[in-house]
Amino acid sequence: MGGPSMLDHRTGNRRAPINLRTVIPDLCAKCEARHIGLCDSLCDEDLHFLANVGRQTTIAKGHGFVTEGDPARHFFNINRGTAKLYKDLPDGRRQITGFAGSGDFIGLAADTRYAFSAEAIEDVHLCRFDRTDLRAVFGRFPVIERRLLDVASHELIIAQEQMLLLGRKTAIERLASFLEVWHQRAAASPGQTQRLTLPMTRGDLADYLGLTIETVSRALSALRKQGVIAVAADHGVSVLQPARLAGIAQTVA
Amino acid sequence: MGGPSMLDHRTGNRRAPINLRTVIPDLCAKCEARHIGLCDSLCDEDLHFLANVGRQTTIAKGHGFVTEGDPARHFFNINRGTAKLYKDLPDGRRQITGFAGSGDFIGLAADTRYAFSAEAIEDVHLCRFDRTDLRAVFGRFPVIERRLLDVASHELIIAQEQMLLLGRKTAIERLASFLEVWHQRAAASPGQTQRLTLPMTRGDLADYLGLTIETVSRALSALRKQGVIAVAADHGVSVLQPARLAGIAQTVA
DNA sequence: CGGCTATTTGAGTCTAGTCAAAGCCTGTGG
DNA sequence: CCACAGGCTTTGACTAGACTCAAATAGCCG
Repeated sequence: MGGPSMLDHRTGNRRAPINLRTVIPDLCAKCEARHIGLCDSLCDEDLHFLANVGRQTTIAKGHGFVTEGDPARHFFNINRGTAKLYKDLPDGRRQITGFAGSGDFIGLAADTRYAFSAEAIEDVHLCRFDRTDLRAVFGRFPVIERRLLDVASHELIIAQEQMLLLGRKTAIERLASFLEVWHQRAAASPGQTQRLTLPMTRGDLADYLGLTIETVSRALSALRKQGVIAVAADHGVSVLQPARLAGIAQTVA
Repeated sequence: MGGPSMLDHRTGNRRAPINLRTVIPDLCAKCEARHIGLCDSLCDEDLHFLANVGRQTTIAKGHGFVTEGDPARHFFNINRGTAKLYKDLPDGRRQITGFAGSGDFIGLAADTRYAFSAEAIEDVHLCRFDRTDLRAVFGRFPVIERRLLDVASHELIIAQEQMLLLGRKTAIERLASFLEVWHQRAAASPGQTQRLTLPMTRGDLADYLGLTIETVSRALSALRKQGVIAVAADHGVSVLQPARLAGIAQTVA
């Protein structure tokens, strides 16, 4: 409280230019998500401008930060932690449309209002961007718009794969498909070889796969009894037979 | 046949510059899709350049024009007719991810290879664009890229709505949801008030809604017996009670 | 009219859902 | 350190909604 103030003494403006060029870019340069997701497509110079319109925030586990139907004012870029994106029916049925983790961009599925809700399932660190501001940045940095189009295209591919899963796969095929994707994602990142940490509950998994908690549990047990996976006490899952998992998942490509 | 030739007499080249500026823009200007979809975002001047990279084609009913897994070389813009977009499992199960009609843009759900297949369910007139060429156009006409991002965003919203349908709705809710969307789309376009023409078969409908042909037929009969819709001999469907249809569909917004 | 396909309807089966209970893990407080 | 409360997960028994198999019906095109 007694330390150096970030307020500009002359104007009293918390967002004076001097801060933009020194403090904020440094925040971005040292950000844990500097080289993943949206920011990876920018050079350090361009990052200044993105920082200008973004603001780092933390969302505690269990707290929502987007509500379906609300005016869509922001985009979000996750730096750390995991969030679930979902849609609800009036009677309480829920469909989780995706899980967003480090580097993922959130908010494209919106017109004037959000088409989905979002809630942190772990503590989440994210950057919040004003939609209007970000659109204004497009003109100056078309690379960002290009990147968003790529992100949207990729999300469309994922969404169509999920439609195939929800419309045509059996319970065990759905779970195997999910584990395979999660397994590949983990394999891409450095660290442990094949032990997966699933941050979501069985209930989240059920809402994602279009099943009930009980069916998810039974499918997990079935895969375990077949020796395809091992389930630890802390919910960690190890893939013992990736090839068989892929076979059960009915993966095409 | 005896009229003025489109060939340039001096060069014999069918694609001489003189033709680009006169004949092709005329094709576009008179196109049935001039004021819908992608082309609506362009002024007549800009249309010249789009025409330069596009090529009109006709796909006969029942013929495929995109195959999942093939190298993604083109985008498509439908001028007339309807196509189904789908993904298949090795054992023949199929999920239709969407129906594309006049003005709809196809091809965003692709990285280096198409993530879906497409087949005409009516005779389809479309414009085919080379992906590389179109990307080159972005630099010159950012409005096109902006438009594509909007299209992608809208498709994401639709896709998430479809996930909710496939994962959490009952058979009759799925059919009612489909009819409601189709009804609203028809209401937006001029012409008959509430009589819907469904160009797809019951099989296509089943593959779109994640059901079987029999279940789709039974759900239609149920809605008919409740007096919500009327089904004509030629597959035409009239919505008699839109409010009840929406209620059954569990529409949120 | 006759063959073909698409659709509707019926009867029985099965996968996943519902309801219920037991087990397990975590965190808290004595 | 242990007991207990609470939530999450697993497992079991039964039900229900959608699927499968089968047959009848209705359009459609030559």
